Amino acid sequence: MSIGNKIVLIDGHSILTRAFFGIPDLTNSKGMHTNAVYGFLNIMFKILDEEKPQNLVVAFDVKAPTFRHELFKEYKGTRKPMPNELHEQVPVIKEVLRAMNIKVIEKPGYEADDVLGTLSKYSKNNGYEVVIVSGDRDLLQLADSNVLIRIPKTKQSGTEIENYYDKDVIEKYNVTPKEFIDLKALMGDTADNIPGVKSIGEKTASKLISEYKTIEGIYEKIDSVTPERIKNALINDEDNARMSKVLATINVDVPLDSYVEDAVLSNIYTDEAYKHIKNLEFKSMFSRFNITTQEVNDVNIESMINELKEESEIISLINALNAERKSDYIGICYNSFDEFNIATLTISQNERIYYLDNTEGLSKDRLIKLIEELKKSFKISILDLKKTLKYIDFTLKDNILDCMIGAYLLNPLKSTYSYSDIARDFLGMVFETKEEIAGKMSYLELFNLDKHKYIMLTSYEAYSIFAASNNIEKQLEKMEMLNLYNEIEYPTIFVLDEMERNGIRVDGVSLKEYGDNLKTIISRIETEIFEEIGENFNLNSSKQLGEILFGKLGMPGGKKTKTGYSTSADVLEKLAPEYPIVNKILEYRQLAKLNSTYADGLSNYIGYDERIHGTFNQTITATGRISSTEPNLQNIPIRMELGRQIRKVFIPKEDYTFIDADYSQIELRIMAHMSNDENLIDAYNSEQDIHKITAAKVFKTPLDEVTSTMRNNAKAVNFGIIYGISSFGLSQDLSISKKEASEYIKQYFETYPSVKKYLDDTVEFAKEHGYVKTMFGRIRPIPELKSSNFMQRAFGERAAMNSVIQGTAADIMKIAMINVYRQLSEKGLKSKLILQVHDELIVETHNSEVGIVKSIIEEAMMNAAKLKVVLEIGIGQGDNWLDAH
DNA sequence: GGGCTCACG
DNA sequence: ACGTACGTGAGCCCG
Repeated sequence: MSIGNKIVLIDGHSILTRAFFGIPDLTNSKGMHTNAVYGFLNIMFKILDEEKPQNLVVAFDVKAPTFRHELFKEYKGTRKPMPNELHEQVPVIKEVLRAMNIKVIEKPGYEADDVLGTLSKYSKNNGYEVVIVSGDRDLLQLADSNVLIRIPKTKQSGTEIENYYDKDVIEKYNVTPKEFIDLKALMGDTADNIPGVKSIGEKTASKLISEYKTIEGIYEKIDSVTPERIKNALINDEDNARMSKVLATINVDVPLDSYVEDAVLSNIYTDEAYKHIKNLEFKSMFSRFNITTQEVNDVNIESMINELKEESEIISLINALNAERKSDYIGICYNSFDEFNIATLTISQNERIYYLDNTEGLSKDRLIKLIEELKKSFKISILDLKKTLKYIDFTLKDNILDCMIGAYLLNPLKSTYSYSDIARDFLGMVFETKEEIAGKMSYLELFNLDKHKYIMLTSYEAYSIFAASNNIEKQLEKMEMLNLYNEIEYPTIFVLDEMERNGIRVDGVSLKEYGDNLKTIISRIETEIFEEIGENFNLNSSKQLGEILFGKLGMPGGKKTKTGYSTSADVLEKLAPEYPIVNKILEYRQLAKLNSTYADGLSNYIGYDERIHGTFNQTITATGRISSTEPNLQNIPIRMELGRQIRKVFIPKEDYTFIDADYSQIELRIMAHMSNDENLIDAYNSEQDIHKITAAKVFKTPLDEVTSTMRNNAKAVNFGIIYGISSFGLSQDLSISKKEASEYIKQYFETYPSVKKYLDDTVEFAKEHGYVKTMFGRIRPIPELKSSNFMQRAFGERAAMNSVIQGTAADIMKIAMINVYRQLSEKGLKSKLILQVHDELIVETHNSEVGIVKSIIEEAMMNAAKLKVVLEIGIGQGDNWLDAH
């Protein structure tokens, strides 16, 4: 290869650091932080694409004293300590660069700047065009007509690069690149530990340099400097100014072992580099390596697909599957588009994929019958069983592996569990995602528009779950979660499916009346507010409201959020005594919320059967709780009187009634059990009112002398303990000082010493293992505990304490639900579970079954777990949700 | 689409 | 010194 005439010089640490802070945290499936490496490579690729250089060097700083330390004892160096998440990425990028055969230079005794400066000078003198890439403006002193300085700015929207030849430096800073050194030396730079001259900023420095050109020039004519103040500042700090100039000057005469001739760029897209990129999971970079999906994965999905169209082919299919079987599992992807009566079935087993649909002679029934037959010989693996249950009646006995749920149990922190996630995390394979194949199209739209792509899509899914099943099962076993899967999560799928099918009846007429009433009051309050303020604005805009309250009306309460003033309820409540108008605003807020989210919001979901069929999600929360969407039926108002009236529109169908049961303080009881704290256990076994008895013990007061304030404080501490106690949090909640809050906590722990030990042990376990575990073996990883950021770590500790308790409560509720569901169906009752709200269950109960259903619920909930304290429940009956609760 | 606010356990 | 209670979802505003 002939040596060309352009060299790119990259400031390694500077670009890596820029990338790290510019890109949100990113980890691959092995938990490696990868954002800095990702950003670095993206910037490098972009520069290489644009510049097409023949030579490339990346220079890194070395962790050793430099000549600057030798010159000045007080010099501390320029490198700030790195966060761990960044530090661990430094060797990774170096390894990737090595694999790309890119020249990396680290010169002890010098900073990367000096290496770049030296190479720049050498290359320029030998007729090369030079491009320097850095996040650091110090490098601008190297700019020249043949030396371009490029400063990338990493933003979420993409990378923008500022470009500077010498003329651009002059244009922007009014100084030449050489003078830029003197400018900086005068201004100083705390980040680089360059002292500069006190009380001289950018403006003054710039003026001085344009007049005197250099620092030496200034001191030669120091008597002519005006005003007096600046002159004195310069005289006072002369030593600092001169030292700063030396420190700020990049050394362009570093003795190097290799120069531009050793930095010739060959093919950087090597096999070895590709392995790193694959391991780092930088999918968007794969195409640079000219690698197709099948080469990535060593499997060719397309060649594995067989399309079957005839009944006779199905019979030989079953024989073939049985003859060829290698795994107990068979992966199934079934889709149905009811309104068009289309059904498709994709099966994967033993590196083969079979696609069938009902457009050419095979009926829908035939496809389902085929699945029935497969069930006899194989363990079925499905991605999202609850979705499939809408079309196929699998039962609890079928013992299906739902890969989505399995993957969730193994890491509940992921946001999605699609086939491409499963393939990546359990097979190390990278498949195109559904979004990449279909964009925003639905399955049906893709089926109609591009059937080949549709078949590929379902094939990826069927293959991924088939191939991953053994690994998922193995990992569940290793983490001791097979039992959790089989006894809790798998049955829960069926319970949630049934709750979704059942839905809950809503009185649409009453809901509309409720909403109309709200709208009348809302517009009245709105008018009153505008009249009082004397101006119309959008009350729903917190920005506009903040400007009115804190700007126009001059209320105290400075900036609190990133975007401006905080106008949240707790801020407004503090202003209410002095400014009555905020009470109206608070009332407006409350009513507007009720109207938009509940009155209008819910009515959009009422179906032709007068019922709302929401979705219950099993793979969303970090702790194992269920979540509820479209609509969220788990946050229907109850705390405020007006809001709770909404519950009256949730009604049972004809001849039915609601039975509603909820656990009493289940989380605190779980903590009593798990901590094995004698005092707390005794408290629960001897006294109904746990907050009162806690108050008596904590405040050392006889039980009958406990005031309501004392009880409230004790209650807040009890809650705080569950949330992972912190004195700040408690002080906020109770509006007391942090010191007082600490005192309460101290007293609490003296009262219940084993609770303290238990919480400490939980955090210790979490730090050691990286996760916490519930009573039933559910895990929650807590990566924040390893963070270099104090806040993050503190959060991790609170999350550790809370997750065990919240997660165990979730486990117990799931067990109770499963038992209620089983009993109702085994006894052939008409009554059905329709709702779960974390510690509350609602059964729409036939009027003839009230007695039996009550006893089923009580039995199931109270005996869901055997604890050292009683699992108490409250149970009610009524003809709407409000009355039943 | 992110930020703010607020509804629930 | 850092700047918070734990876990969720939805509607609205604004760039």
